[in-house]
Amino acid sequence: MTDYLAHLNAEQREAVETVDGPLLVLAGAGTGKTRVLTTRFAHILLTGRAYPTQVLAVTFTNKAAREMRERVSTIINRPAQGLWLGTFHALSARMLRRHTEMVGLKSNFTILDPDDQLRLLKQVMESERVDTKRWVPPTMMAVIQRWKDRGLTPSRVTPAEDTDFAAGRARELYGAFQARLRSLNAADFGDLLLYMTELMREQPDVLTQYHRMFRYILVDEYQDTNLVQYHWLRLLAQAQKNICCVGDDDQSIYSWRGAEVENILRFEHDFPGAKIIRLEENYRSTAPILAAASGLIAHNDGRLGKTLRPGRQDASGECVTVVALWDSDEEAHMVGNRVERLCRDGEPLREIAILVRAGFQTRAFEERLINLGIPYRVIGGLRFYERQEIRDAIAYMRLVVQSADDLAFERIVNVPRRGVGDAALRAMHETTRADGIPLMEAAAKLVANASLKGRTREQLDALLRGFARWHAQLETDGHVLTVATLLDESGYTDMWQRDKSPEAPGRLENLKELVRALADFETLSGFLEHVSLVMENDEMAEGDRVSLMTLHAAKGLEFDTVFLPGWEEGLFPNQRALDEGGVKSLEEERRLAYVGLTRARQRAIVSHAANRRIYANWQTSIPSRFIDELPDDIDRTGSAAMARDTRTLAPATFSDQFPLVARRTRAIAAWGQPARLARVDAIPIGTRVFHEKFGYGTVKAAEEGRLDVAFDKAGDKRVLDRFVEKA
DNA sequence: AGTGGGACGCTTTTT
DNA sequence: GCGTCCCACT
Repeated sequence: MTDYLAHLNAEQREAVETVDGPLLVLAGAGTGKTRVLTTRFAHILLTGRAYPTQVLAVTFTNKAAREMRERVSTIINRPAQGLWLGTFHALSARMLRRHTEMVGLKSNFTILDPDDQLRLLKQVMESERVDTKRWVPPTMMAVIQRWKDRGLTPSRVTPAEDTDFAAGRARELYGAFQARLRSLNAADFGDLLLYMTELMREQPDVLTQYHRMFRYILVDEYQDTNLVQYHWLRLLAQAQKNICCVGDDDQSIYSWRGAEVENILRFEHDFPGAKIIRLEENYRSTAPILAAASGLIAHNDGRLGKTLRPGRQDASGECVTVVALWDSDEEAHMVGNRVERLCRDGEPLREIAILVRAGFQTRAFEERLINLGIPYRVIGGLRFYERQEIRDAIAYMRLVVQSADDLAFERIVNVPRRGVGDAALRAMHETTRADGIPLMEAAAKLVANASLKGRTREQLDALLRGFARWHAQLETDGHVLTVATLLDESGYTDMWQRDKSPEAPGRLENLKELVRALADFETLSGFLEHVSLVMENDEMAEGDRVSLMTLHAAKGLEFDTVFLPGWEEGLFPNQRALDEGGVKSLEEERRLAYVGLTRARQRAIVSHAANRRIYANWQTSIPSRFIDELPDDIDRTGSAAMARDTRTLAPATFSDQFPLVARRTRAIAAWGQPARLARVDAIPIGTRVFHEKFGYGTVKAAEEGRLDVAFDKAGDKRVLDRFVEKA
């Protein structure tokens, strides 16, 4: 029978077959948690316990949701359609659309992205006469978000919860912000969960409706849930109690954005008699990597206690390596060289990852990889839907669907330039306030009564007529053609065509891609909903490239080879985290290190540098305490060599001797790179060169490894000589 | 209305 | 060291 159960181990199988009643699966890294979840889902369907629409499956990311959908449909051998499978936010939005009037919204409400959200809050703060210099909107936003994470509506925030932010007016501002969101018929991400949870709490019949709907609930990455998500789940599960949560307390790395590991402990309390199954057999990494990871995480207190056992047949393998370097440049060299060697030995680049603590660290490696001609991708940079041109285009679309979208109007009213400046905008806002009409109508009024003059008036008039036209066209020609027309007629594509900057062609290409993506949706509103909920990160796709990303972004991924640079006190564990959260944060940093190590299948290379350039100046640091915490069977040959080197060459205290450090750095760099120095002289003035970022240009001056180049497209720039090649 | 220069500040981030 | 933001200049 049931051959989908055949390739599970005993624990996994138990987790799949324990279908009724509350179940908590504590799944260590690489122990097959996704397999358990998907097989369990399929098992519920195949044994006829529920129809596909009666299972609620929740993930944190769209990617995880997509993977789960694919794997479930593979097992049940048909397309998995009509499932309630998605992220907390997507599922909540879908539910909320059915009850909008109960929370004071219309069914076509807009979901704001973080950018609009912040702009709106800033406006609210300004109109409430808060000094936004002294009290910066992002901080206020964070306060509000933490409240929303905890399921606190403005009326539920008690005076005791108020912070001293904005002179004790934070609650009041939160209330004003929520009111403003409602008046714009908009919700932010936090609201999707907050409103839905509030509804289920306050409206028993709504809750009952969902109790009848969902027989089984599955939750992925349970350690990442925040309080409002926890309440959301508990409300939905309290009737049938068939809830299965899968998580790993050792991989909880998102407490700073409201996740509460305590939810795992609370689970047993709230669902008495809950069964707990531990998955400890790791099929991903070699024994030495597991030993290193386990040894490290053992330094954390208050764990639920899991020990990873090697489950692989070929579990013996290379030691985890620790390499000590003089400075960050040397570290980048070391990583680059090793990547090159691995590549020569036939390791695919897609199986190599460089995982850093903070985004700014990627740059050094990027430069090195460019220099070596090794293809790479940075994961988690700007996402497609966060790009300026895409956001502008989306603002236009939002206005075609809903002309009352003031935030969208503000964004594009002067993009491209239409002579609408501060004065004109202020006039519109006044009319908006006085007449209680949206900005677009206010603009129409000011055009009609000739309050606006000259070219501004003409161009604005053209824009408004445009919107009327496109709105009508949507009915007749469909959304794809309408958007294409809109982008042309509004002058938007033209704006980029006339733009001479090197990014412009890429932006036009992105716009084309956007129009292409539209075709995958039946309606424009459907597309817009998708866009706001699925800020897709498609850099993961295609190409044999080295991956560069933060440790946070690496969770859930795995690679043969993992480089873990920058293990220094202050950087990792991060000083700011330590300052803010003390021991709790230290433990979270340690879990981050654990996540990093457990991404590796075959080999992990940890490194640290004695000197690092952070922003403008050099900083000296000592190796991370996490290195000391690794168990003994680690290859530290690099460290020993470095210790000797440091003793003989470094000054007793080099923190305040920048010149000396700098000289030494150059010496090492030169020693490691003789070919590079030779090339400095090989680029005379007048040479045609090519630069990865700026394209072709002519050298105008050269000194000390730097070139002044007049680029054809990017203009005059000063660049490092090693980033150009002769054209 | 649009631009250019100086001040600032800088961990992680999904939806 | 670099990008962002705001203000002052044109």
